[in-house]
Amino acid sequence: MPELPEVETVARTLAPHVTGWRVEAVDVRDRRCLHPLTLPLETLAGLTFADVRRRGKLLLLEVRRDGEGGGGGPMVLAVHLRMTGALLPHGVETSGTADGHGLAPSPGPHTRCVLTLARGKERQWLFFDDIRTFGKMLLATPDILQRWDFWRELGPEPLDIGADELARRLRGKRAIKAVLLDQTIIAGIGNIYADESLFAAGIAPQRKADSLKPEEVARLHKELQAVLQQAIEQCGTSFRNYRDANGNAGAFQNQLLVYGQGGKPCPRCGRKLSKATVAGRGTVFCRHCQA
DNA sequence: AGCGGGACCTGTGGGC
DNA sequence: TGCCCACAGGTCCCGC
Repeated sequence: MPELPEVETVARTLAPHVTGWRVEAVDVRDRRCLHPLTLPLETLAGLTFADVRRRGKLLLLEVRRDGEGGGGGPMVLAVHLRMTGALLPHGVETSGTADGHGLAPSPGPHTRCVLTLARGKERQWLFFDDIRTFGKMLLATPDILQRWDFWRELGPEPLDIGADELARRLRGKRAIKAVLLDQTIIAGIGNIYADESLFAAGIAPQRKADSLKPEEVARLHKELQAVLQQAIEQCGTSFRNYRDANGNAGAFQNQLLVYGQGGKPCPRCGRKLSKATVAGRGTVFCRHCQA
């Protein structure tokens, strides 16, 4: 379930694998992985990856034309991993086989798209694997991005905003957890880091956002940034099948205080952690420590 | 306006 | 042991 720290980790680990590599072939094996607004992925052929960035939970693979300009502005391959998506580089061939192209690795049952990448005589393959098929790829110009509601309305990065701006944005009658999960309020928070930051801040997830006192919002701001920062340092949370671009699991699951811990003792007071549905999501919290 | 619920998916795990 | 069903959750969409 890649959220901000996991997507950040993927961006950091994927960038050195693909930057400077040209797309030689595109094989969309399951069209369900394509976003409705996408340009044909085949458009990527002949283009070169320039960088990999992250915005919220979105992975942004920036693409440039080889050689001189000649029209066409920049493009980006935006990838939303949703629940189970993964971008995995495979099999760099440096020495080359008889045909000098190397052998493409076999796609798995959940491989939705394969990009063949070339750099000089080297070849590698970038797999988009996704068990649940919720993930989406969108090849877009800046114009297309602006036509995408999700992109246009995406809130600010939680690590970039100050306590005052967060306070301004956390308004409304909704439960604070629903507000944290709303990508138009702030970008990148999912179920794990919503529960963890609310526990760390001592705020009950079902509290109305409007009911938070200024000092509570300040605490939430501090703890949200701390939790995200720690999770990034631990390369994210691998609760089920999340892996970074090197195939490595994260380590933050060992530091989760409440997520997935329903029924176990609260790490602060020892009472049993409660489970409930808030904002339509499984939610774990401590009735005693979170007011 | 905001919430609940369903849809999209498939692997996992708990209960019987 | 084996089967069935609930559950996991990010986002969109519909209805109340």
